[in-house]
Amino acid sequence: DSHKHKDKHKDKEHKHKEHKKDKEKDKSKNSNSEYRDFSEKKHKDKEKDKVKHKDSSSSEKHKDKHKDKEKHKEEKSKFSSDDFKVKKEKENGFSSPSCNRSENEDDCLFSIKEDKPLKRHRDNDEDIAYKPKKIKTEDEKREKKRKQEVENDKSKKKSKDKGAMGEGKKKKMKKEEEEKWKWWEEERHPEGIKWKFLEHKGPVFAPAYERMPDKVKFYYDGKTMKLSLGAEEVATFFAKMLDHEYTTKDIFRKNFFKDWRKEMTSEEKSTITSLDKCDFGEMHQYFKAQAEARKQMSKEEKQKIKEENERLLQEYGFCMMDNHRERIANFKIEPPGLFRGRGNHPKMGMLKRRIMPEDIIINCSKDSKVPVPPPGHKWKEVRHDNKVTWLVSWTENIQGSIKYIMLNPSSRIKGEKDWQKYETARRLKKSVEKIRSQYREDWKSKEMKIRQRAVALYFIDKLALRAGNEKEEGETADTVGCCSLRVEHITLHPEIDGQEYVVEFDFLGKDSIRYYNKVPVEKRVFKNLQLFMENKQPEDDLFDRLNTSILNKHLQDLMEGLTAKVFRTYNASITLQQQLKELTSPDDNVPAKILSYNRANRAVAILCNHQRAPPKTFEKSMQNLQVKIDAKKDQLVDARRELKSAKADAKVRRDEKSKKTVESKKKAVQRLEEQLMKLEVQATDREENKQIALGTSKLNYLDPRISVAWCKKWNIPVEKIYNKTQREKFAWAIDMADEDFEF
DNA sequence: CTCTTAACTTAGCATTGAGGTC
DNA sequence: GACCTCAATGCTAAGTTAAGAG
Repeated sequence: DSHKHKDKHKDKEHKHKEHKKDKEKDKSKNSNSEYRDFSEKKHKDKEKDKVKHKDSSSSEKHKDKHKDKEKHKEEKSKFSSDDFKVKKEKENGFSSPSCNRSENEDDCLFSIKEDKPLKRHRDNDEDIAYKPKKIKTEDEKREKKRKQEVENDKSKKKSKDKGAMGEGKKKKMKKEEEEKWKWWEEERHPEGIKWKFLEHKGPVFAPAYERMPDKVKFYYDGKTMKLSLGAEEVATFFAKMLDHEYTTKDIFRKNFFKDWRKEMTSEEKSTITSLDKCDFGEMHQYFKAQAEARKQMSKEEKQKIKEENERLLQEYGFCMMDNHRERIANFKIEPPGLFRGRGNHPKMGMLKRRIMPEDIIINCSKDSKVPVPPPGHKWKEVRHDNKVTWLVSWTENIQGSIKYIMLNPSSRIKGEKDWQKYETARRLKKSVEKIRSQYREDWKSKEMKIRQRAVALYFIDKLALRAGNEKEEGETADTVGCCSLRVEHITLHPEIDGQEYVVEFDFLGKDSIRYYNKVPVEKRVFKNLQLFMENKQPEDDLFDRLNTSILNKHLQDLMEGLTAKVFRTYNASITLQQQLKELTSPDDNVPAKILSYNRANRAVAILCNHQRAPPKTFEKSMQNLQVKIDAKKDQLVDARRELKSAKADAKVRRDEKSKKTVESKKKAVQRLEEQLMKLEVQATDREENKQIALGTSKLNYLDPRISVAWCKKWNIPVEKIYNKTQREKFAWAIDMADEDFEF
């Protein structure tokens, strides 16, 4: 019975894909419905449920499905929890405005043409002062801002920096200054110029392939076979991955085998014709043993390796940019291996080839010491382009895209950009209301294009969706963002669960992470969506007259520097600020306040759909924590009892010593209570965080000055919020934000 | 306008190693 | 001192955006 279901399931899916194919370039896609673990499961369950409804049966499998379904529901509600939405809507100013304009307006016919470019006035008086060139104005604005801030700071700085500094001291100061250079207090480069001087040592290449010992055999069709150097290297890539599920996937195996054969000698090629007959078992074991041996290394050996790494870092991990030694982010070239795309990627398993000096383009100053290629090699090119920030680039062979070596987030060049990003988001804050009322107006436009644009923008604003560029079919996993949503990704519910006009989203977004959400929308949006979906197939674009380019051009007209992603930054940051205000209780102790911070952070992560697979050891670590809590509770009970008896004792004895005992017992109880509290808070935090990743929003979406201000206001050490790396990245914010900072 | 490409940001997972526990 | 755990870090894929060619 269950077998039949599976078949049906497959069949259905197959059809679904087939259908798609008609429209798109014929691509022989496998009906294998493997999304990555986390998203995949739920997705599958949904499909299963559908099947289940069709013909019910009581097999064991079905019971499981049922369970899964319940779980699924739970998860759903977690991500679209009313609690959260209410809050979010408040802070975003989405207090569901009444839309009682005549309904009929909506349904009027559209003129198919007449591109009347909706002229928008620059509403921001500050903006008027901007020059037309967008980047420039952005820079100027910041320039202005910085100068102002420097001005404000001057008195403070003067005495430190310049004021009482004798010639003798200068050298010492310079060195110290070097350690923590405050680039944010300095003049910026003119527009478009990224640096004036750049010198570095070039990349570190992946170590050359080392042959396996002869005793480690590879077998083909049961017979041992000595592979040639090239073929062996590629074989080891596969052998190392044998534990991974994806080495069982058809696409992966097919791609790998195809690329592997390219590396074989003609002899090998004629012998090895089927991957299924390959036995990498011994190789696999060998690498496992190697890994184990590495773990078992003595302290000295480990120390040696560490020192070697440090040497490498010191030599290649830094560059000189404009008189400052700056950390490079990724100075090591990606080693060869098998490509593993995320989600159901058509290219998984392909060989990522080794990058050679001849592939490398070096970028540095003309007047710098140009890095020297490894002996016997030369660079592909050396250029001197100070309009870009990268030091090294090469073209990767899977997608043919360019990869770069750039600077660490703590560098001036990255920091300035980051700061600028938040300043743009803050400018959006000033004009967001106007923009919102504009797109609400546009819902009624007689032009389809404008309506689509307005609805899409509403989603981007309200749900923090990504822009959604179109992607080349068959080159990447099938994922979408706002503009590339297809009809099959949303379901309209005129009424559901007591709510009207609900849109149910279900699609795979960036990194094939599933986005699932049920959102009540305004009636006008709902009606528009119905209209957009009319006469369309599930695999058709929802916004067929829109793409990211059109959308971003429009946004550019609304505000200098405005693009789709600014909404994500803005909504994330404003949500954090708002939630922090709401959740922080002045009387709480430090751990409780940090829990509040994490909850605010969490609200943002939910908004931005930053998920993670629950850690493999989650259940266990949760249990461990519970054990600790229970133990602490027992201790507390004991301590209280002891305190009580000590008190009784003191009452009788009335001497100093017993009084002291009471005091110390009291202290012990207090300490235990505090410890217990801390543990419980930790447990709550961890539980709530099971499948939510806070890091991404913290690092990329939340204006660090909000967090810094919060820390200062409540006297929380920033170290509790930002670890060392994060503090380096956000040094500018930690230095400049005071407790009154308002995003 | 469409298509392509370069440059840069954002993303989650795997590995590592510091610091705690046994 | 061995072992364990989880946060930090490393890695690199997958997005966004602007610009330029056709």
